[in-house]
Amino acid sequence: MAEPFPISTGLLPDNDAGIGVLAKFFGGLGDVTRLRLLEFVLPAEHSVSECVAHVGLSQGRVSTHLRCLADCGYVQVRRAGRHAYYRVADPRVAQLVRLAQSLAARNGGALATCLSLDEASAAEGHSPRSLPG
Amino acid sequence: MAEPFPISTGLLPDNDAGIGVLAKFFGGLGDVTRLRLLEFVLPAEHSVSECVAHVGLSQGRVSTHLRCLADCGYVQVRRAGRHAYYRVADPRVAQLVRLAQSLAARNGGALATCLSLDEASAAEGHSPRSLPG
DNA sequence: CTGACATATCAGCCTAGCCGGATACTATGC
DNA sequence: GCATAGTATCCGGCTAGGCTGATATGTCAG
Repeated sequence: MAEPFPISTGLLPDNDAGIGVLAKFFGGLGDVTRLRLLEFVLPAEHSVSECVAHVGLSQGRVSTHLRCLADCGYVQVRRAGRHAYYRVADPRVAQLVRLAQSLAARNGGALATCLSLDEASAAEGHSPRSLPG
Repeated sequence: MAEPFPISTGLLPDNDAGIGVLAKFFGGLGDVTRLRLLEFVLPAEHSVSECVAHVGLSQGRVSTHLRCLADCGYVQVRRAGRHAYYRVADPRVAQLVRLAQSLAARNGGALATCLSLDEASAAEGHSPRSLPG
C-alpha cells in the first residue's frame, strides 16, 4: 500500500529501540509495589528501610524496585552515609499517574482482570463483552 | 498507625484493588506490540486483519492484544458483519503516551536495560545516573 | 579492627504473560 | 444445507520478572 503520508501519527518513536524503551517505561509502573513506592516517595524523600517498612516486602526486593524506578527516571536517589534517600524526580510523574487514573476510571471493571480472561468472564460475567454459551 | 492525616498523597486509589487496576492499566502499555497497535488505530479504525498485517504477528496473538487494549479502555471495538474494527477510544490516550515520552526522554539510557541490570552495569558502568538538564 | 547497620546484588524458585499453531465460533454467500 | 472468511479462544512451550533468603559492599561507632 503506497501511503501518501507516512502512517506514523508521531505518537511513537520512529525506531524499534525507542518503542522498546517506552514499553519498559510503562512497564515500570505496571507493578503494584512500584506504584506504592512511587506514591510513598512523592511528597518527601524516604530511605530504603522506610520504603521496606511501608510496602512490607524483603529489603532486597524493595531495593531492586527502587533501582528500577530510578533507571526509568521516575525517582532520584540521594546518598548520605549509609543511607540512600529516594524521591520523585519530576512533578510530571504525578501528572502521568493522575492522567492514567482518569482514563482507567472510564471502565475499570474489565481492566481488573484484563489478561486473566478466563476467570474474568466466568466469575463476574460482565455482560457486554463475552457471552459464554 | 496514628497518622493525623492519611499518608496518601491522593496519587493512588485508597484500596488495594484500585492500585492493582492501575498497575494493569500501565502494564497494558508495557508491551511493544500493544504500543504499535495503539498507534496504528489512533488516527483511524482498523480491522483485526489489518492489524495483523501491520505488526506481523499471528492472528490469534494480535486479537488477544487488541482485546487487552480494549479491556484496559485504550481502544473501542465496532463490530460489523464478520469484521471487528478497533480504534482509540479517547484522545487523552495519545496525551498519556506523549507525556510518558517526554519523561522517558530525560534519561532513556538506563531505561533501555532497566531490569536487565547485570548486563547494564557490566557493559556501561553508568555512574552519573541522574543529571537533570 | 571489629561489630552493627544500611543498602545492593546474587541464587533459586515460581507465576504471569508472550509466542505460534490449532481450533471454535459467527457471518456471509452460494 | 455447505464452504469460506474474519475473529476469538485454547494449548503447550518458553522467557521475563516477581518473590524470599543469603551474601557482598560500604559506612559509621566504639
